[in-house]
Amino acid sequence: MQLPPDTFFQALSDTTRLRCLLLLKQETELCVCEFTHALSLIQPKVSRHLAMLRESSIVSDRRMGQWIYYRLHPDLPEWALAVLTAAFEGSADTEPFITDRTNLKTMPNRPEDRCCA
Amino acid sequence: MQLPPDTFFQALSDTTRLRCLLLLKQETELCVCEFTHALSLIQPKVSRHLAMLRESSIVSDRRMGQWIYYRLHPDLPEWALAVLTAAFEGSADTEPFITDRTNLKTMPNRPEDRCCA
DNA sequence: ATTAAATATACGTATAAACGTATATATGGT
DNA sequence: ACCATATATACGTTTATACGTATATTTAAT
Repeated sequence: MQLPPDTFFQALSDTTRLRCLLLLKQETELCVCEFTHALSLIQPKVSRHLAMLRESSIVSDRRMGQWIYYRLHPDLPEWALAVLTAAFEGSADTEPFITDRTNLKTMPNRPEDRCCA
Repeated sequence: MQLPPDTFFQALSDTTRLRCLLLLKQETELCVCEFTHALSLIQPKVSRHLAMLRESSIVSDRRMGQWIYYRLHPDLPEWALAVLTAAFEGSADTEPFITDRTNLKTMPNRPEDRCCA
């Protein structure tokens, strides 16, 4: 995959998108309602940011029934993954990232929990 | 140093700033006229972008006579350096970064060449 | 067929970035 | 004191981002 560096960094420059990507770094796959709950943001906001990440091929999506699951794009270049790893190191133990992960862990009725994988 | 991740990524999201930072990754210290020459951009544009990097403590500057030298901020956190390393890997062999380095190498009358270190 | 849930998009607006040109400031040399 | 060079900043304008609210689309259940 060819991913222009400044496109990638532009994507990471927004807090909402960065929070989504760092969650994906841990969770491999999440649906919109999980992001919405974890970040405590309204759905259209999350959806729009995920759409931007999708349009620049930073994430991929797949439909599973009514849910649409996002994950880091499988063809993401090595250097981009390295950037995410570094970003994770630099922010995992600060807010709002700590709370995001807590919110996700304690989310009731997560879709994976009630349907097949 | 405390550097908010999205501040840092916002800085990298502009091509001009990314080009400057990747040059600094190799050259340790450069003055404005060297950036201007390497990137083939007008001086106020380069100067403004360097000012932004300075204001977010991503670079530090020092005056040496009429020249002002910029370098990566000495207190830049590990994770930020790791991001720059990854960015370098992802783009060093693509344009405009190749040409930037060539331009710098072939620049006539580089300040370091004609004054003391 | 209707309804509800999950998600996406459209629209208008507000805010922020980036730009070129012009000008100010600082240093060094004459 | 004056001029040239290097750099920084100000100003007005254009363009891009991000936002909330409202609405459309898709799927699943009854």
